[in-house]
Parts: sequence; structure tokens; C-alpha cells
Amino acid sequence: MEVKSNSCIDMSGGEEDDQMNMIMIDDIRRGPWTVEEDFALINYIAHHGEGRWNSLARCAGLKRTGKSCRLRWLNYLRPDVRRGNITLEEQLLILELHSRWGNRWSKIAQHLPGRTDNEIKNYWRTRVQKHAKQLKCDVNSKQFKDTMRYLWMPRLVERIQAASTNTGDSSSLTTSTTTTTNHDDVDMDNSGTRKLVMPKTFSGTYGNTQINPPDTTEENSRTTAVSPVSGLTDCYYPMNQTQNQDSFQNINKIGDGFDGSLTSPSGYFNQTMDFEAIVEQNNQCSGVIDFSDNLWNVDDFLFFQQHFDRM
DNA sequence: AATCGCTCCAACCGCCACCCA
DNA sequence: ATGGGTGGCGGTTGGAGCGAT
Repeated sequence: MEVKSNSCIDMSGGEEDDQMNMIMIDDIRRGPWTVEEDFALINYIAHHGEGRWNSLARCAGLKRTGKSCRLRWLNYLRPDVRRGNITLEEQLLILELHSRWGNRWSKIAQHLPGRTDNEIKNYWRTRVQKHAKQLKCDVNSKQFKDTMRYLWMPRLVERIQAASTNTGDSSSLTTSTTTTTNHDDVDMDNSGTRKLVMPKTFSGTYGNTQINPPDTTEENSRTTAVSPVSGLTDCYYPMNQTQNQDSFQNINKIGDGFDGSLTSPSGYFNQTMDFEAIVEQNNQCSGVIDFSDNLWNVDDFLFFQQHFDRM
């Protein structure tokens, strides 16, 4: 339905609105959104729905492009946007889906309820690519992809399983930097970054790992970190309950290969691990892994250490 | 206290596909 | 067939926040 300019609802009040519409023509606002702008956008969409973003921007009295309004709504103001830390399940899902689809952020986001493509893209760039950089690998290199497949993803599965078994509480699965005591094989670089020096050889198996879906109650799923601006939506809209569908349940909906037991289509979790090959690959990279966030932490090191000891 | 460097993420940009007159 | 408008997507950037020096 075309929204004609003369059918605009006056959101800001008479003459002021006319003035604003005139200014808008050649005075497009950019940069961070104000609370007032957020409120105007939310209010307008609440009454008229979304779509036709250019005319929506005009009619809502916003000095923004339609694109900007659309982005602000979809990535931030939408009531079912789920903010806060990326959970372990979500990390696993992102790694898995990215291995299948590459940088298809929007497609990946469809399988993470409440998460936006922008958020996933940012996660990938800030966390995953950081690790590739630390390994001195190209993020698209076989070495790095195999490291993800054979080390990170199985480890994530383990941690999900452990947390689920121990507590049955998915809130324990949200990202956090594990800090424990130092270890002989954990180096600190000049900047104090905790690092794992990869062993010379390593072999072991990673069998069929069964995962129990964690508790999906809203209390456990909401991981806080709502910005002051987006908090506006909380008081304006009731929170959408569907935002708390668990990512795990979605794994089963993705299609070919997912059978509900978290056996990935690419078979990551069923393969016998050729860790020697991995180590070789890591040697081709730097052989040093950063512990500074939750893809690698001291728990991971201890996990690998257990396997080393068995050799 | 000031400065610097780094991380993270909200927002922008450019391109492309689709729709419709 | 075509050209303008629009929406969607992926890549990139600017700046706030924060810790280190």
C-alpha cells in the first residue's frame, strides 16, 4: 500500500512537522540515533506497520533515509531482537552454518532467532577472524577451517554438553572469559594475552556426542546487555516470547543432515580426529593460540592437555 | 590525569535484484 | 523493454568504551 505524503500521521505536531519535512529534503541526518528518533520510528511502525521505508521515514517525521530507518528497526528496535552475549550453542551454530554457506549472514541469521545478520557478521569479524589473525592464517584457508572443524567445534559441543549436564541451565552457556590459574604451557605474551602453545603431536577420537537441549526459559535465555536506547522498546512493546526459541531446536530445522543429535551435515562431530594433521596445520600457522576469549580459554587447554597425557 | 591503542558494534555505503508503471 | 523506486545483502567504517602505559 502506497503511503501518500498527505496521509502521513502527524507524530510531532502540526507546523513543526511541516518544517521538518521541508528540512528533510536536503538535510538527511546520519550517525547515532537519538531516543526521540527511536520513539518516533517505533511509534509510527506500531500504528502503521513496517515497509515502504522511504515514505515511512518521511511520514514519521524522521530526517533519515528509508534505509537507515529499516536498518535501525531490524537491527535494534524490533521487539524480538535478542541482545546480549552469543551463547555457546549460537557460536556452534554460527560456525557450522558459516562452514556451509560462507558469508551468507542473512541466511545464517534466519536460524538464530532474534539475532541479526549484522550481529552475526560482527561476531564473526571480531571473534573468529581475530583467531585466524592470531594463527597467522587466512580465515578462508583450509588450515583455519580445519582448526574450526576439528578443534573449536567439538570443544564447543563438549562445553555445551558439560554445562547442560551439570546445571541444565543455558544461562551458564553464555560467553564469558574463563580465568583460572596459569599453567606451564600457557604463555603470556608481552601484552599479557594468554596463549596456548600447541603440542608437537596429538591424536584422539571424538565420538558421537549427544547434546541435551538446555533450558530454554526466558529467564535463562535473556542475557541482558540492553543498551540505554534500545531499552525504549522494552517499555513500549511487550517482549516477544518467540525470541527465546533455542538455537538448538533450530539446528533440526535447517535441513539436510541434521537429525537432532547435533551430528553436523559435514560430520564434524563424528569424525575420527586427525590431530597430527591439525597440529601440522597449526605449525604452518603460528602454533600459538590466544586464550583471550571464549573460543579458546584455559578450560580448552586443560581439555587438550588431558588428551595429550593419554598419548 | 593524560594519552594511546585496541575492541566491539551501530551505522553507513555500494551493489544488486526485484517490482511496477 | 525500460527506467525509477525500493528492499536486501555483504563489506566497511567511525567512534564509544575501556584497559594499559
